[in-house]
Amino acid sequence: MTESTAPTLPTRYTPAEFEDAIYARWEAGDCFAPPAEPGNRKTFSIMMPPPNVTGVLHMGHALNNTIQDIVIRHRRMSGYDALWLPGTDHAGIATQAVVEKKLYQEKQTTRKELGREAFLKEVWDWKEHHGNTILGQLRRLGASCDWNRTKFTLDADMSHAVRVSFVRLWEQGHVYRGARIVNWDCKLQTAVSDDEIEYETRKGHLWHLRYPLSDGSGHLVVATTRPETMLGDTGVAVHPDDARSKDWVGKTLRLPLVDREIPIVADETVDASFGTGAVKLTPGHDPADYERGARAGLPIIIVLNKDGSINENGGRFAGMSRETAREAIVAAFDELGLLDGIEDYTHNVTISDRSKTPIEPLVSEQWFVAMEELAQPAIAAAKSGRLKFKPARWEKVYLDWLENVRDWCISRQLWWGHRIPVWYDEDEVPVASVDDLAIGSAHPKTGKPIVRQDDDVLDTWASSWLWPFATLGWPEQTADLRRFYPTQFLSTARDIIYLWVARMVMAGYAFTDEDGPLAFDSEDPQLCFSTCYIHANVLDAQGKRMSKSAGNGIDPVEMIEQYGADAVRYSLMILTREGQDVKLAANRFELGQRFCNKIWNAARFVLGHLEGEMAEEHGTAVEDRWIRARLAATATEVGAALEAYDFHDAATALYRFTWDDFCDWYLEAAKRRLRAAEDAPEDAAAQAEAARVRFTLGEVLRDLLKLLHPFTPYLTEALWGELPARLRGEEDLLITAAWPTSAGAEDATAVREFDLLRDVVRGFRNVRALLEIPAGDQPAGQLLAEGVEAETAIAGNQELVLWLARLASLTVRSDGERPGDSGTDLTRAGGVFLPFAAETDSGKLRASLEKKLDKVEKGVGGIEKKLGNERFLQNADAEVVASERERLLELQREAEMLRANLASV
RNA sequence: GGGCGAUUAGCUCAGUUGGCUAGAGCGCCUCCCUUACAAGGAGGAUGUCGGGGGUUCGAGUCCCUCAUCGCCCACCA
Repeated sequence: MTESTAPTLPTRYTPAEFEDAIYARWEAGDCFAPPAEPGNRKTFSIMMPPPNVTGVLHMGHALNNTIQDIVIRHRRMSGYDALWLPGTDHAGIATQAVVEKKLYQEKQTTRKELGREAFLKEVWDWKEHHGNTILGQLRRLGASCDWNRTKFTLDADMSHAVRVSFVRLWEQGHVYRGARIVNWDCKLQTAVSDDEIEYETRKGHLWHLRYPLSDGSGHLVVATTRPETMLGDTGVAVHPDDARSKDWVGKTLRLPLVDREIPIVADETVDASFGTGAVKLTPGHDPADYERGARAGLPIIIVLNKDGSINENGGRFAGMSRETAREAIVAAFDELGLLDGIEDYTHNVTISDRSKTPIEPLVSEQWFVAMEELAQPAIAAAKSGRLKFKPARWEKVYLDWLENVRDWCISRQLWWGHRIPVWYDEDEVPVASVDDLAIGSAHPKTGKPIVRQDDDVLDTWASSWLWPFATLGWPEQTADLRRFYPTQFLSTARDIIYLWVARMVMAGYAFTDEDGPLAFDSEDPQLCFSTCYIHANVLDAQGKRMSKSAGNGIDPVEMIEQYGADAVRYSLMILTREGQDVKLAANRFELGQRFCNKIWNAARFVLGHLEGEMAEEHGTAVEDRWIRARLAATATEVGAALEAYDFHDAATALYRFTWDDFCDWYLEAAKRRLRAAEDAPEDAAAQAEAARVRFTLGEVLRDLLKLLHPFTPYLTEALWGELPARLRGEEDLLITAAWPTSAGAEDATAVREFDLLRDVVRGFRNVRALLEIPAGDQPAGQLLAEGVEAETAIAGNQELVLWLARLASLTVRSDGERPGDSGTDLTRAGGVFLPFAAETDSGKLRASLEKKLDKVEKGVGGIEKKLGNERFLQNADAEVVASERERLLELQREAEMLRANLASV
């Protein structure tokens, strides 16, 4: 029989040729869904963090979804009813902005011109046509989520859940409406929450303004970075301990330009050493002043319109933009001689996350959720260990936010989103309702006719926080909810720990942990998810965040096209260790590509040999026993790492086994007996041995494909399809095959023995390279074996060592005689020798030996010093001392041998 | 102002509870297109583990401190 490889497989790993077809097979086989009928099996569920419906896949998504896919594939193979539920988020502001922009560009119209209903139709239209780009991209990545259960946060059932949750909070008194100072986005013309703003350090000015005392006895100077807000000033504050406060507090000032009488008050929060020590108070437009004004009982005057321009309270400045007004007001103060000075000042400007324009704090009527009480169970969940973070340090971040949580402004002045389920009667008395209240119907409490529904919509996160259970049918008591909730694993980005993670846990306890229709096991009060995995940030090669505007992003889809989805997935996993940020350049995916190619070709080799006769028993040679032991150890290691969510460790173990053990040593070793059988077709013993080798090759490959599958699903599934049916058994598709259980294959003896052989082979290769023995030459190698184990190991496997070292002959001796005129190296099994040829230059060999000797002597010195130290002998563990003594003897022996070797070269 | 992370080979990173001569991939040097794979094989070189101090018989690992880089929170007008 001639060697041949499976004819269908190309020499190179060419993912584009099979990935789409493999994915289609999985979908056709309905492989992603858990069994329809719940059995007795354990469940494992993951809710995919829903990407924005406007989103396109970026590296963060690729990383996060690879993680989830690996976990779910591993659990699916391990016998769980595994559910990974996908979906998208309606992303109120982002989506509305996209469509508004499009409307303006294509039809030169605005949402206001269209009206609410027509505009929403446009958004839904856009969503249907462009909204699911990212889900398609996740398929390319290989995501094995249950697409039949795909959810959208504005689906009818999700909307119902949102209403029920709102009404419940309303009834419990956790939701309230009130005039509070909020972060106002003048561009988008909506309030945004504290978690949707950021600060940007900008160079600006600190203007010093003089406010004359009403009694004409002079003036007081205040400093401000926003002079235009003076139009809304209703007081000035100084610190009560400030020496000047005695003279000032109680007096009034004449506010210039608007000619208003405002009091001077004392407030503890004023920093007497900053600026002039006096701070103007604008309770309508500054969060700190809002608090101070409330303490002093000052009125609130709002001077800005929703678009940021000055309103009618601004007198002659009314109608100006905030920028224009600022200049005009400074000029006016200057004209009046009331401008005390201008200094350059670098300060933080509050910016809206969404529009990237400066936030104007302003007082307005909004809906809020009172958070403190709701936060308590979420705090307890983490503190009690029911909710674990990985890496654990993120728990602190989570707790810090919850323990200092502020009320959540949940109303948004948008149209795209869940409209607030509150109706008003003619006296503006509100009522929340799960079902629509018809205009004209009676208000349930007052009996007066309902006149309108609240115009605002809810913050997007007010639907996202229900995600783990609303996606399963909550508030209905569905079979899915009972079966798959709470979930086990959540993987997400660190920047939404507050926005999303903490709120989900709060919602979990607020809505699903009660004496409702759901019967939870009281001994298992863990809700939402038991592990929150915070994945790494993917940075560019310079360590900067990837961003659209900077143009430094790497497109995962392009990478998938170039390197293959498996290569992208595997690279991401081995590159990131436990949430440690990763600096990524496109060529880093070569690592995964090489690995995939290696798997591909190793499989081609094995498959090519499986065509011969296969025994039903394993080979019994040391390498057969060794590789099976290594496979068992690897399976254990990979399984444990995956259960601990240590993806990098699992990927590394797979790399080591696949490349170093299986390819570099086992396959090379196996060739010896396969070739022997080819060379002697009539030799029954050789044929039988080859048949056993094939069996081992096949079984090891089969299990290796299983272990690799979560990481490189396409490639392994494609190769699985090439395996002979007898190896696959009933398992037609790898995705639903059983995770290998390889207990019992451990074999410490084989591992020890093969390690000795491997060391001897390396010794020969080393000497050979140092002596620069030409490739064709096959000198007679000799080994001076040391120790019984080495002698038997080598004696029984001379042929194998020869094969691997590509030598002509090898003799094992133990009589202590050194062969003369030989190049030598020291191995753990003893000394290896290769005879000098006539023109041998032993210079390199000598240098190498000297270096080794130097290193060993250093080691000897170190240990001698240690063992000479009485305190070491007293304090160190007996085991450590014993092993040091052993080590010393070993090193001394090595040194001796090396010296002898040196003397003879 | 508070918190967190990072600093180990030329580059990117591992290094579990303190304990063999600190590892990997890429790059580099030598040899090899050996019939699975040149996206490969064999061999090799490369480290004052950011600085300083401390604890310890013993520190890359624990403590203190400093430096540099990055992130998060708070936000004084």
